[in-house]
Amino acid sequence: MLPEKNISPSRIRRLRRAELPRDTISLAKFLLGKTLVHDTPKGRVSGRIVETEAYPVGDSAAHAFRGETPSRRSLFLRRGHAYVYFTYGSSFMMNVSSETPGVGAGVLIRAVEPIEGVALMRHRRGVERLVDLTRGPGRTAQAFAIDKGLDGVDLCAPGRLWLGSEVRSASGMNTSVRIGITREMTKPYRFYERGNPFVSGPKRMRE
DNA sequence: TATGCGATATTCT
DNA sequence: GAATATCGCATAG
Repeated sequence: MLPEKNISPSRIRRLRRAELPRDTISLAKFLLGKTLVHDTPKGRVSGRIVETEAYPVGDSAAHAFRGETPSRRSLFLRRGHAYVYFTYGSSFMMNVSSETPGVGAGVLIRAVEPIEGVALMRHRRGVERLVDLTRGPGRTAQAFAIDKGLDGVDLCAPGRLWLGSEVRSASGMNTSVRIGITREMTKPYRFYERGNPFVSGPKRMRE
Protein backbone atom coordinates (compact mmCIF):
# COMPACT_ATOMS: atom_id res chain seq x y z
CA MET A 1 0.00 0.00 0.00
CA LEU A 2 1.39 3.34 -1.02
CA PRO A 3 0.76 6.14 1.49
CA GLU A 4 0.51 8.69 -1.29
CA LYS A 5 -2.47 6.97 -2.89
CA ASN A 6 -5.51 9.23 -3.15
CA ILE A 7 -3.61 12.06 -1.51
CA SER A 8 -2.45 15.28 -3.16
CA PRO A 9 0.22 16.90 -0.98
CA SER A 10 0.14 20.11 -3.01
CA ARG A 11 -3.35 20.78 -1.73
CA ILE A 12 -2.25 21.11 1.88
CA ARG A 13 -2.78 24.60 3.27
CA ARG A 14 -2.22 25.90 6.77
CA LEU A 15 -5.17 25.86 9.14
CA ARG A 16 -6.10 29.18 10.69
CA ARG A 17 -6.76 29.24 14.41
CA ALA A 18 -10.30 30.48 13.75
CA GLU A 19 -11.02 27.17 12.04
CA LEU A 20 -10.20 25.15 15.18
CA PRO A 21 -13.20 24.25 17.35
CA ARG A 22 -13.17 25.95 20.73
CA ASP A 23 -13.54 22.94 22.96
CA THR A 24 -11.28 19.97 23.49
CA ILE A 25 -13.60 17.12 22.49
CA SER A 26 -14.65 18.88 19.29
CA LEU A 27 -11.04 19.61 18.40
CA ALA A 28 -10.07 15.96 18.89
CA LYS A 29 -12.72 14.91 16.37
CA PHE A 30 -11.98 17.82 14.03
CA LEU A 31 -8.30 16.91 13.75
CA LEU A 32 -9.04 13.47 12.27
CA GLY A 33 -8.26 13.67 8.57
CA LYS A 34 -6.28 16.89 8.97
CA THR A 35 -2.57 17.06 8.32
CA LEU A 36 0.48 17.36 10.56
CA VAL A 37 3.47 18.90 8.77
CA HIS A 38 7.09 19.37 9.84
CA ASP A 39 9.39 21.21 7.45
CA THR A 40 12.84 20.09 8.56
CA PRO A 41 16.22 21.09 7.11
CA LYS A 42 16.32 17.71 5.36
CA GLY A 43 12.86 18.05 3.88
CA ARG A 44 9.18 17.89 4.59
CA VAL A 45 7.52 15.20 6.65
CA SER A 46 3.73 15.13 6.63
CA GLY A 47 0.94 12.81 7.65
CA ARG A 48 -2.80 12.51 7.83
CA ILE A 49 -4.06 12.37 11.43
CA VAL A 50 -5.99 9.13 12.03
CA GLU A 51 -6.11 8.83 15.84
CA THR A 52 -6.50 11.37 18.66
CA GLU A 53 -7.35 11.50 22.35
CA ALA A 54 -8.97 14.38 24.24
CA TYR A 55 -7.78 15.45 27.69
CA PRO A 56 -10.40 18.07 28.56
CA VAL A 57 -10.76 20.46 31.50
CA GLY A 58 -11.53 18.67 34.76
CA ASP A 59 -10.22 15.30 33.55
CA SER A 60 -8.13 13.72 36.31
CA ALA A 61 -6.13 11.76 33.72
CA ALA A 62 -4.96 14.99 32.08
CA HIS A 63 -1.51 16.43 32.65
CA ALA A 64 -3.12 19.83 33.19
CA PHE A 65 -5.39 18.56 35.99
CA ARG A 66 -3.04 19.46 38.85
CA GLY A 67 -2.37 22.93 37.56
CA GLU A 68 0.24 24.79 35.61
CA THR A 69 3.92 23.98 36.10
CA PRO A 70 6.89 24.92 33.89
CA SER A 71 6.83 21.55 32.12
CA ARG A 72 3.09 21.69 31.46
CA ARG A 73 2.93 25.36 30.59
CA SER A 74 2.18 24.80 26.90
CA LEU A 75 -1.11 23.07 27.67
CA PHE A 76 -2.31 26.39 29.04
CA LEU A 77 -1.59 28.35 25.87
CA ARG A 78 -4.33 29.43 23.49
CA ARG A 79 -5.64 26.57 21.35
CA GLY A 80 -3.38 25.49 18.52
CA HIS A 81 -0.02 25.33 20.33
CA ALA A 82 2.18 22.25 20.65
CA TYR A 83 2.67 20.64 24.04
CA VAL A 84 5.56 18.17 23.81
CA TYR A 85 6.64 16.00 26.73
CA PHE A 86 8.91 13.04 27.37
CA THR A 87 7.72 9.89 29.11
CA TYR A 88 8.61 6.28 29.93
CA GLY A 89 12.25 7.18 29.49
CA SER A 90 11.97 6.76 25.76
CA SER A 91 9.17 8.60 24.01
CA PHE A 92 8.17 12.12 23.13
CA MET A 93 4.51 12.85 22.54
CA MET A 94 2.69 15.82 21.11
CA ASN A 95 -0.58 17.44 22.08
CA VAL A 96 -2.42 20.34 20.50
CA SER A 97 -3.53 22.79 23.19
CA SER A 98 -7.26 23.23 22.97
CA GLU A 99 -8.74 25.98 25.12
CA THR A 100 -8.40 29.68 25.98
CA PRO A 101 -5.22 31.18 27.51
CA GLY A 102 -4.78 30.02 31.10
CA VAL A 103 -7.08 27.03 30.71
CA GLY A 104 -5.21 23.73 30.54
CA ALA A 105 -6.37 21.04 28.10
CA GLY A 106 -5.13 19.28 25.00
CA VAL A 107 -5.53 16.72 22.26
CA LEU A 108 -2.93 13.96 21.98
CA ILE A 109 -1.94 13.09 18.41
CA ARG A 110 -1.71 9.31 18.63
CA ALA A 111 -1.16 8.29 15.00
CA VAL A 112 -0.88 9.60 11.46
CA GLU A 113 -0.86 8.05 7.99
CA PRO A 114 2.36 9.07 6.18
CA ILE A 115 1.95 11.41 3.19
CA GLU A 116 5.38 12.92 2.46
CA GLY A 117 8.89 12.21 3.67
CA VAL A 118 8.61 8.45 4.11
CA ALA A 119 12.34 8.03 3.50
CA LEU A 120 13.08 10.58 6.22
CA MET A 121 10.69 8.80 8.58
CA ARG A 122 12.39 5.46 7.90
CA HIS A 123 15.76 7.01 8.58
CA ARG A 124 14.63 8.59 11.84
CA ARG A 125 12.80 5.49 13.04
CA GLY A 126 15.34 2.92 11.90
CA VAL A 127 12.68 0.54 10.64
CA GLU A 128 11.39 -0.35 7.18
CA ARG A 129 7.77 -1.38 7.57
CA LEU A 130 5.40 1.43 6.73
CA VAL A 131 3.01 0.75 9.59
CA ASP A 132 5.86 0.84 12.10
CA LEU A 133 6.69 4.45 11.21
CA THR A 134 3.78 6.34 12.78
CA ARG A 135 1.59 3.84 14.61
CA GLY A 136 1.35 5.29 18.12
CA PRO A 137 2.23 8.64 19.69
CA GLY A 138 5.88 7.89 20.45
CA ARG A 139 6.58 6.54 16.99
CA THR A 140 4.82 9.46 15.35
CA ALA A 141 6.88 11.98 17.30
CA GLN A 142 10.11 10.20 16.42
CA ALA A 143 9.22 9.91 12.72
CA PHE A 144 8.39 13.63 12.67
CA ALA A 145 11.52 14.67 14.59
CA ILE A 146 9.36 16.18 17.29
CA ASP A 147 11.09 16.70 20.63
CA LYS A 148 11.08 19.08 23.58
CA GLY A 149 12.63 21.76 21.38
CA LEU A 150 9.24 22.16 19.70
CA ASP A 151 7.30 22.49 22.94
CA GLY A 152 5.23 25.68 22.90
CA VAL A 153 5.34 26.21 19.13
CA ASP A 154 2.29 27.92 17.64
CA LEU A 155 0.93 25.44 15.08
CA CYS A 156 -1.19 28.14 13.46
CA ALA A 157 1.64 30.63 12.90
CA PRO A 158 4.27 30.68 10.15
CA GLY A 159 6.83 28.09 11.20
CA ARG A 160 8.26 24.65 10.59
CA LEU A 161 5.68 22.63 12.50
CA TRP A 162 2.06 23.23 11.56
CA LEU A 163 -1.42 21.85 11.06
CA GLY A 164 -2.76 21.55 7.51
CA SER A 165 -6.08 21.09 5.82
CA GLU A 166 -7.36 17.61 5.10
CA VAL A 167 -6.18 15.89 1.94
CA ARG A 168 -8.79 13.18 2.29
CA SER A 169 -11.76 13.43 4.64
CA ALA A 170 -12.03 11.11 7.60
CA SER A 171 -14.30 8.18 6.95
CA GLY A 172 -15.89 5.90 9.53
CA MET A 173 -14.84 7.70 12.68
CA ASN A 174 -15.13 5.62 15.82
CA THR A 175 -14.86 6.27 19.57
CA SER A 176 -13.34 4.31 22.46
CA VAL A 177 -11.80 4.65 25.89
CA ARG A 178 -8.26 6.02 26.01
CA ILE A 179 -5.09 3.96 25.92
CA GLY A 180 -2.40 3.73 28.60
CA ILE A 181 -4.03 5.65 31.44
CA THR A 182 -4.91 4.59 34.98
CA ARG A 183 -7.65 7.12 35.80
CA GLU A 184 -10.90 8.09 34.07
CA MET A 185 -10.73 4.76 32.27
CA THR A 186 -14.33 4.74 31.09
CA LYS A 187 -14.42 8.12 29.35
CA PRO A 188 -14.97 7.78 25.55
CA TYR A 189 -12.34 10.33 24.59
CA ARG A 190 -10.35 8.42 21.97
CA PHE A 191 -11.24 8.99 18.30
CA TYR A 192 -9.94 7.15 15.27
CA GLU A 193 -10.62 6.22 11.68
CA ARG A 194 -12.05 2.73 11.69
CA GLY A 195 -9.84 0.08 10.12
CA ASN A 196 -7.00 2.42 9.24
CA PRO A 197 -3.78 0.36 9.49
CA PHE A 198 -1.90 3.18 11.21
CA VAL A 199 -4.25 3.31 14.19
CA SER A 200 -2.58 1.99 17.38
CA GLY A 201 -3.85 -0.42 20.01
CA PRO A 202 -5.12 -3.99 19.85
CA LYS A 203 -7.35 -5.11 17.02
CA ARG A 204 -10.58 -4.54 18.91
CA MET A 205 -9.62 -0.89 19.39
CA ARG A 206 -8.99 -0.33 15.68
CA GLU A 207 -12.35 -1.55 14.37
C1' DT B 1 -2.69 -11.77 17.38
C1' DA B 2 -2.41 -11.26 22.25
C1' DT B 3 -0.06 -10.79 26.38
C1' DG B 4 3.82 -9.89 29.41
C1' DC B 5 7.88 -7.57 30.73
C1' DG B 6 12.13 -4.68 30.96
C1' DA B 7 14.29 -0.31 29.64
C1' DT B 8 14.66 4.31 30.36
C1' DA B 9 14.51 9.67 32.22
C1' DT B 10 11.74 13.17 33.81
C1' DT B 11 8.55 14.87 37.14
C1' DC B 12 6.21 14.82 41.26
C1' DT B 13 5.58 13.10 46.13
C1' DG C 1 11.07 6.44 45.77
C1' DA C 2 6.96 6.02 42.70
C1' DA C 3 4.54 6.77 38.64
C1' DT C 4 4.41 7.36 33.86
C1' DA C 5 -0.96 9.66 27.81
C1' DT C 6 5.20 3.85 25.30
C1' DC C 7 8.02 0.77 22.62
C1' DG C 8 10.22 -3.38 21.18
C1' DC C 9 11.16 -7.94 22.03
C1' DA C 10 9.95 -12.56 23.71
C1' DT C 11 6.80 -16.13 24.09
C1' DA C 12 2.46 -18.71 23.58
C1' DG C 13 -1.51 -20.07 21.10
